[in-house]
Amino acid sequence: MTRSGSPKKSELLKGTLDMLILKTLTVQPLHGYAIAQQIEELSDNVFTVEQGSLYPALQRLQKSGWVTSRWSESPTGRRARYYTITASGRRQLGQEISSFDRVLLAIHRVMEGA
Amino acid sequence: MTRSGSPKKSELLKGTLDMLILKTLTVQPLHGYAIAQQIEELSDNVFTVEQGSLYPALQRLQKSGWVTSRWSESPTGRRARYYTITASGRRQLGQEISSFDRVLLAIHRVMEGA
DNA sequence: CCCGTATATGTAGAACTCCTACATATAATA
DNA sequence: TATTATATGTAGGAGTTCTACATATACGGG
Repeated sequence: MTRSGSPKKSELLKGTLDMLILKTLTVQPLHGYAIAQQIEELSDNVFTVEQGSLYPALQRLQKSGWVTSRWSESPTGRRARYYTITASGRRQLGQEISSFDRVLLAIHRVMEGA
Repeated sequence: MTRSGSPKKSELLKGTLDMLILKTLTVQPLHGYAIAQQIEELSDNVFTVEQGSLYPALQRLQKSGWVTSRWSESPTGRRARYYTITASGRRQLGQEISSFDRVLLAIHRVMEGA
């Protein structure tokens, strides 16, 4: 995850990071660093999830009760905080997806001059 | 455009307002109030373009050289500032659309777990 | 063995966009 | 006459993201 010299990636669409994190956690519990990797890889490296965005986001999600966390050990043997999505988090994810789709459709209509 | 009593509309996707305004202006020059109406109507009232978002955005766009403005008279006979998109603004719009599409595709890939 | 890179978490502060709320003014309508 | 719609604008706060920094360990190459 060294930043230096890597080509400039596009910014996250503001407001979508929480949705991407929650979605990533629906598959399995993951620690923060792995979540970031997942999102970067799945997005084909369009996104970079910066630490300064990631950890505050995870704190936000936990504070809202959408994820829980526990210290554990990563596959590489280092300490890592694993996050698990809650039932409430899954509901929230569903709502965020609906809202996102709705907004996307609206943007599309404006952009098509429909 | 009275806010009181109207049903809650969803927020704009942060960062997309400039694109929507520029797109609206590709058809014809419009004054701010009309731009807001256009976006609201075209979006099927999904969006509300607040004055506190609209006018700073227009100032931003003008400062960047993507629109120009002149005082004129609206169809209702009131003074209004008409905005015209510039060649530079059209190029910017093209770039914003490309970037938006790229980000959207990336989000889609993450959400599909592709 | 040492050094750089990857792994891993976190904070501080600035930038940016958006929202709420306010202020002002005129034309049209009830 | 009073309210609503039209029309522009500012001030201040909220929220998310980014840059930059701080810390620490594991691993691989030289």
